[in-house]
Amino acid sequence: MASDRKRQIIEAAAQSFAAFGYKATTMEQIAKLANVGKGTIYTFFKSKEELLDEIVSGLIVEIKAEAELAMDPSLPFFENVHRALYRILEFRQRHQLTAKLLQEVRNIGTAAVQEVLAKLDRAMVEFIRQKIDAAVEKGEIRPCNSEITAFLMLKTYIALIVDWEKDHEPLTKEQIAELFALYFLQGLSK
Amino acid sequence: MASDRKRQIIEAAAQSFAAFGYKATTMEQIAKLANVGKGTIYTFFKSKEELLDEIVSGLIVEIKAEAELAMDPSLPFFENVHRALYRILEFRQRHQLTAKLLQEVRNIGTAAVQEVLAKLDRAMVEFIRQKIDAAVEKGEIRPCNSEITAFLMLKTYIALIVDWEKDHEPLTKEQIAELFALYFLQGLSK
DNA sequence: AATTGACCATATGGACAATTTGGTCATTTG
DNA sequence: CAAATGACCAAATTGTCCATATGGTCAATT
Repeated sequence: MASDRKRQIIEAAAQSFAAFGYKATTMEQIAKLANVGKGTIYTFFKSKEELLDEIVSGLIVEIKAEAELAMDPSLPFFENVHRALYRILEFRQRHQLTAKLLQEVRNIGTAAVQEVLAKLDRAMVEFIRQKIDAAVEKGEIRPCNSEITAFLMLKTYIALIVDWEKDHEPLTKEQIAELFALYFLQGLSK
Repeated sequence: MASDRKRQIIEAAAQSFAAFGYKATTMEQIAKLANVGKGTIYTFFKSKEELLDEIVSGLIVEIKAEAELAMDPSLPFFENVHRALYRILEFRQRHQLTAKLLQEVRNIGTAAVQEVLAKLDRAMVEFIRQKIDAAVEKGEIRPCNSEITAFLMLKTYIALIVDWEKDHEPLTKEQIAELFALYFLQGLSK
């Protein structure tokens, strides 16, 4: 089946990207791992970049699903956004593929990887933005520029989880939730 | 006079670092520009790194002074912090030396420059932290972890001024002040 | 005592060859 | 005949010298 071969290729590529990074993975490696000829890859993907892009698109869906799962409709908006953001950042750092891609950008700054991670971040901002819009609609929070707010929320979580650890002891999940509430909640809630 | 020679060297080095970057500047260049022998530099500075470090230390003093100047004791705390942070970020981006060093870190990631810019950021956080502590003392704002708060404020300004422009139209100074007030002020004020 | 530039070990960069790699396509295969 | 393939190619990357440049030292000089 054709779509089965495509899945094999995506699986093999994702596995190799996660283990060796994007640049260090060759199309021949992927072909071998997927048990297909190298040419076959190019019947499904225009280029190596497009293959990476499709993998990351799948990752975005996966992360959104994880974030959605972390939320609970019966809880207040801010608790849910906290859970979603924390889960997203957790995924970003712990998942082999994203962790490797982040490392690759830091260490060698591969352009294609930079692009794809920027896309991932934009998707996360958009995800949060929709939650904010819904909450505004429901009157749970004060109206605001939802895109800037979502953008700042993600930046804040990256700062608290990734950047803060460079010079200090890591903050616990609870501390982060408190800080998030202190700044954003009390700044937004009616 | 000895301190005069030292000043000459610092001046020459700062000028050359700003024009060509840290890595692309040679000690011989600096010596020529300062009208001293290369050996003389090493009677004042242990190494090229230490020379850079001392220049940046001076820069920190200069930026703090600028930030202080931007503030006005008769204005409310948050307006002053906004002015200080905005001025700091403005300096960081417009001043030749800092701009060149930031570019160098982005493009080639020179380790010594990375260190020195991290030190600059830490100094700015510390500067803001003291302002926050003073405001807490005076009862102008609610007590909080001043270091984390200062850290997040700086990160927020960098996000709004530097990162936001990568994908969007720049925000005006007034818009940034409003956003800052929306999140931080209303989250902190009694 | 302060200053200096010749000097040294090492790092850097350029030139060139060898190898690797992303991508193509004529051929094969089921 | 449509899908799959791997030999093949141009371009990029890597490896290897070697010449040069550079950070730092120190004996000679001022």
